[in-house]
Amino acid sequence: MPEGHTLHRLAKLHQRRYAGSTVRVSSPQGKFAASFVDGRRFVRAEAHGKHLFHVYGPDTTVHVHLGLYGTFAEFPHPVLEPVGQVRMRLAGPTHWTDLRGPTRCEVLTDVEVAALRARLGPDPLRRDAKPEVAHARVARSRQSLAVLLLDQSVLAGVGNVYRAEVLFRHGVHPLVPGNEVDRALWDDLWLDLTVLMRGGVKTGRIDTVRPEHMPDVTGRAPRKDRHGGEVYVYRRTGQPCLVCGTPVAAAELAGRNLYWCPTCQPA
DNA sequence: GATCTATGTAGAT
DNA sequence: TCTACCTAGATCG
Repeated sequence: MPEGHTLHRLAKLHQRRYAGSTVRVSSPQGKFAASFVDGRRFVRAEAHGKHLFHVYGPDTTVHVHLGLYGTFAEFPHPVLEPVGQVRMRLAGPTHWTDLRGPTRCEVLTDVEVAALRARLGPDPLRRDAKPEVAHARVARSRQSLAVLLLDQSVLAGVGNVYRAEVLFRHGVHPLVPGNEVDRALWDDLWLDLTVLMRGGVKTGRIDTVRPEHMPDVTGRAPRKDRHGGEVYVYRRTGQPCLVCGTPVAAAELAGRNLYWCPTCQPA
């Protein structure tokens, strides 16, 4: 479920729950070296793209990447017996949280954290992000914009849902080559991503449909997709476009599903 | 209950 | 380009 907004939302939550407190950290499953941080003071939590960092002190940062499956679940005290495979359990003064199924959960030194972050492009959800850095990469690439938007070294945090939706909202065909994307279009896409993703951090869902295009949801079951919100094209293959009625198209590109409206996003 | 699918990435080929 | 990772909700029967 995680695109960048999920990780920023988790970082805010963990900051509120655990920052400044001494925490108990364990790995009921045994696959994480929890003893490096157990009993230490949780200094702060932050996110960059889809990466989450729990900072405990110099050269002691827990790096988490959820991958496709990873999830955090949080509960108020009392702490219960672990059920199933729990990679990391973190318990603070009022709440505890279990991490399951992440791609990464590891303790890194400051040099390792810096190296990891050096591989990431600017993140629309971070104040320090410079969109022109991402545009410089895009503008000199012949790869499609669809591929570039998912490349975390170009920009960090966009996933398959935001990719499909931001291209739709700007009427851009997914296969436009990067070197045909001028600065004005890039800035429009970037600004829209900051708005959409900040909304995602607030609500925990991905909502991209403008009010005037919102379908009549009365009498209809709530969306079952895990992103939870209303979207224009993501996973709406064959359903009518909310703007023009054309069936939404889908194709596989570089191993990921791509969705677009052939009419609203002409080649 | 079994099967399918996925908002992701690294590493092998 | 392919596969492994290995969770959980939706869908099928």
